[in-house]
Amino acid sequence: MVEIVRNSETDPCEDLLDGLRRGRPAAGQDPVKRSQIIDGARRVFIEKGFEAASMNDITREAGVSKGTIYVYFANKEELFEALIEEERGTIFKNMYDMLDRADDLRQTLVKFGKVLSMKITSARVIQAQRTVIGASDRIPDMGARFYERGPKRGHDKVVTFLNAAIERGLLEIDDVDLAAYQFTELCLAGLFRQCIFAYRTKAPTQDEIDHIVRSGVNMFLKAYGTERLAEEESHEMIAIEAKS
Amino acid sequence: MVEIVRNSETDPCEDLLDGLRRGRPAAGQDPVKRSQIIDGARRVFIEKGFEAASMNDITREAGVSKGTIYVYFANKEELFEALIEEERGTIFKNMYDMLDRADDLRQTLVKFGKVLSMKITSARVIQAQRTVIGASDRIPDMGARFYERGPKRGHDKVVTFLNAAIERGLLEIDDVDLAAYQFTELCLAGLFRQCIFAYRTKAPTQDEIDHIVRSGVNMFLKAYGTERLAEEESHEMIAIEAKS
Amino acid sequence: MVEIVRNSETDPCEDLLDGLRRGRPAAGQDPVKRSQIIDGARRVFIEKGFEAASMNDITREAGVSKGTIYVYFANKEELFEALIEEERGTIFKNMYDMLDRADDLRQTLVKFGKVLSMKITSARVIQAQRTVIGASDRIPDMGARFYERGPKRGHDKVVTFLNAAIERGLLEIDDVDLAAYQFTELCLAGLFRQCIFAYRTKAPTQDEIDHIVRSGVNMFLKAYGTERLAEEESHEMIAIEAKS
Amino acid sequence: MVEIVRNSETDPCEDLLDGLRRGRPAAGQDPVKRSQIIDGARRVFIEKGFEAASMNDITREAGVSKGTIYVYFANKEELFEALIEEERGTIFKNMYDMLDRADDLRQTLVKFGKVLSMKITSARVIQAQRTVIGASDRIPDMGARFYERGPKRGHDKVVTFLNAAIERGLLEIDDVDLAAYQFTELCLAGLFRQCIFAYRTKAPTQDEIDHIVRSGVNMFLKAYGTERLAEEESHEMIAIEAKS
DNA sequence: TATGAATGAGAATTCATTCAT
DNA sequence: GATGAATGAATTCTCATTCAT
Repeated sequence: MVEIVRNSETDPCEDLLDGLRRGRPAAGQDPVKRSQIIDGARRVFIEKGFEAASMNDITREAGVSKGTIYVYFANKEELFEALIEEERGTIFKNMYDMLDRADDLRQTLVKFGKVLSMKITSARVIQAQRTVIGASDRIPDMGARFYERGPKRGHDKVVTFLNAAIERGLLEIDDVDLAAYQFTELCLAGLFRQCIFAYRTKAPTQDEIDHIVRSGVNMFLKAYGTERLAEEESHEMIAIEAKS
Repeated sequence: MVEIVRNSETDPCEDLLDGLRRGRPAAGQDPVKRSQIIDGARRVFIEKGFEAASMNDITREAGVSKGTIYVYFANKEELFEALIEEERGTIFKNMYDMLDRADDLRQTLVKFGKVLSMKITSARVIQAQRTVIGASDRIPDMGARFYERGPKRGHDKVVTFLNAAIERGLLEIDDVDLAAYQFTELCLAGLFRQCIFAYRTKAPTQDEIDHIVRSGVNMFLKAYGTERLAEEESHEMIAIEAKS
Repeated sequence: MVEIVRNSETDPCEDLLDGLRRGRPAAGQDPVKRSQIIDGARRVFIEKGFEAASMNDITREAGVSKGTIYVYFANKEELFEALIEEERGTIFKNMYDMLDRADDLRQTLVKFGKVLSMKITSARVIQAQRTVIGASDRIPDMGARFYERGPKRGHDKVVTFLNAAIERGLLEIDDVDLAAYQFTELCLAGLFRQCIFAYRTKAPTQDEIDHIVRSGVNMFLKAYGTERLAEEESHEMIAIEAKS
Repeated sequence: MVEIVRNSETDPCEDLLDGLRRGRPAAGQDPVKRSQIIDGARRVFIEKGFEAASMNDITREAGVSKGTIYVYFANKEELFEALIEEERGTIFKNMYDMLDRADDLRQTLVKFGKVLSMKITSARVIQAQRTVIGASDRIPDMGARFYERGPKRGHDKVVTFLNAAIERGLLEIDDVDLAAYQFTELCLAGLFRQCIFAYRTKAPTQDEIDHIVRSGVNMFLKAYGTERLAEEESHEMIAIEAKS
């Protein structure tokens, strides 16, 4: 609005103004500020849920002004969606790495099952899932998008993994897709619904998870394991025994 | 309280007394009106979730005045809780009847599994569960109460059923509690989370459920079934073949 | 609506109906019920003030139905006015009797002053006055009417009394009207405002009132008493001394 | 706090810094807006009383939005209390200044009595007192607080003043506290209750007050004045006569 | 005539969003 | 570009009054 022509050499305000101007990203483009907002939003949304979280709370928590938030996110819903997107990324990041190594089948399943079960039932992730579920009435497709890009992708990786094991002759599975679901469910047996309904107020212990996953993997392999698997496992047993 | 036996044909006081007795139900006591309110509330809460549902919406949907709602329910939360309580009753009513009949084990498991899976994943029940989960931030213990009086009780019945089968020598189970969870999860394999996150927008088909439950029961029996079970099943097979 | 033809000789409902019908006053005419309503209203209005008192409270307290109240009183305000009218009657009833007896002047003033002071500062009367004052924004003229028919009438009686004393040569007063006010104020010195603003939460004690009234009467007689009064008083002193 | 002396003619940073320094006052900190709200509130509360005044009315009258009011005052009660506090300050400000000058006693009492009587019975102050009294049912201690910080403090100043006069040998008073109340009441004789009950709809005239106060002071001095006072007053009379 | 369930306008308060600074 | 004070629509809940029974 006001065009100020100044001689930058002599202007005593130079430094100050420069600092403000230099390298300032375009509106809504500064990734640091964006993170700052999302971090504040996370704390508030996760604690209070979508509706009960107020933009003022987020403002305070994020340490930015309300106006700024509205530069980065069109409204509360968009902010929430962005947060969930990020959260999803964090949750499922690395969760399936284990499946890439072609290790001993049983052990891989157990290890992966534990990671999966622990992540999905961790306080933070449960809270996030609850918030997504609660908000999906308001923001249609939000839950679907979350599932598709999170659990669904994971599921696909499990399918791939199982197919590889089938290829190796270790498993014999009629409906691989279903088997993948079965495996996941067995690893979470009793836990997911208890956590999501807040019947359990604390995440399951390591021991609980160990017990559940081990039992689930047994069941799974009893159902789908081949002769070959049995042999391999006995070899390994021997190997392990030999080691000890 | 007072049982009055009257010959309604001849009693000229009939109308007067009748008026006093039947009359209008006491404030907040008319079950018809109560139902009317709850029905309206159900439609609104289920559609919008707890927070987004406004008492005005419910007023409109229920066709009663705002004041009347507040005669029947102290506030929005109590109305919601009453609705959820009712819903829970409806959902889990009769769901476990199948387990009371000591029928052929595999068939019972299959039948029960189908009912369970169908109920839990029906559009209405999923919506209700979503609403409960979403409201738990606001109304602590609401989710826990729902789980405890619903799924938890059902789980206990499954445990009892499995114990009976163990008694009969049909199953051999190390951790019955876990096994009960496993069974339930297998019947819902892949379905529950897909539904609750609205990834699936429609309830699974009968065929899908059949396939999943059958596969789950197979897995379960492969893991926990005894020799004796196998024998019994083959007898039954023969019986069934004889029939056809 | 329904015309019921009955043979009153043989009708077993006769007594019951008769009891209901016999001597029933016209709508809104039964003085007993009216009292019952006003009594309930008094308790509620005095305790909560005009606005905070709800018709439901009054209904409960009075033990009559809401409809009935509206038969006797057109609305909340009218009920309140009727109550105040009655209350006023009770408060000022007999308060000025003392002034009718032509007794010893000083003693009469002291006795009357005590009664006046005690009544006006009693918890109930203060509460009533507060309620009237608070409601006068809502109901114009209500306070004026209360004052006119209560304190004002009392004031007139004091004026009459003082005039009689002047006649008897006991007082010499320039402005009798003002003197009457002065007397009243002196008897309440410091009390009225303290009570009405709830700075004092309890009514003054008998001793306090004695002290204040005695001091006020002294002041009053020093200002307006004649030689003749002094003589009469000394006579009386002698009489009293003789008695003892 | 920090006094910055700058030559605004030449400083190119002027606009920027100015904007930062003056800027907009912090939320709920702008005294102008606060006054605006209180002024609107005063009009509404005084006219309608606490309960009958709606926040919407105040919003309209003050010309600010509802939200803004709630930034400055937590709720209706706090707004009302702030208003009363301010009003109290205004009312009693300077009222007792007269007592600080050690002037001729009778004249000082008359002058002070007039100011007191005029203030307390002015339309605005009566309205304020009525509002406080009416609200005390809702906000306990509000009336007490008003009395304590207003009339009570004034009373204390009168006591101090009387004690000084006693010291000077001009008055002889048994119970100074009571005497102070008596003096105040005499100055308001007949007025306060008439005004507070709205029996009088207009404030008393100057002449009325003159008459009442003069009479009251006479009475007071007849009761408590010493020989010495009489002498001084006659001296003064002479002085005054000499002047004329 | 008496009843009290039902009504619905209106209360206080909150909070996502805007826009002047 | 950033700020945060101001906005006012929308929320939950109350209660004087009505009117079918």
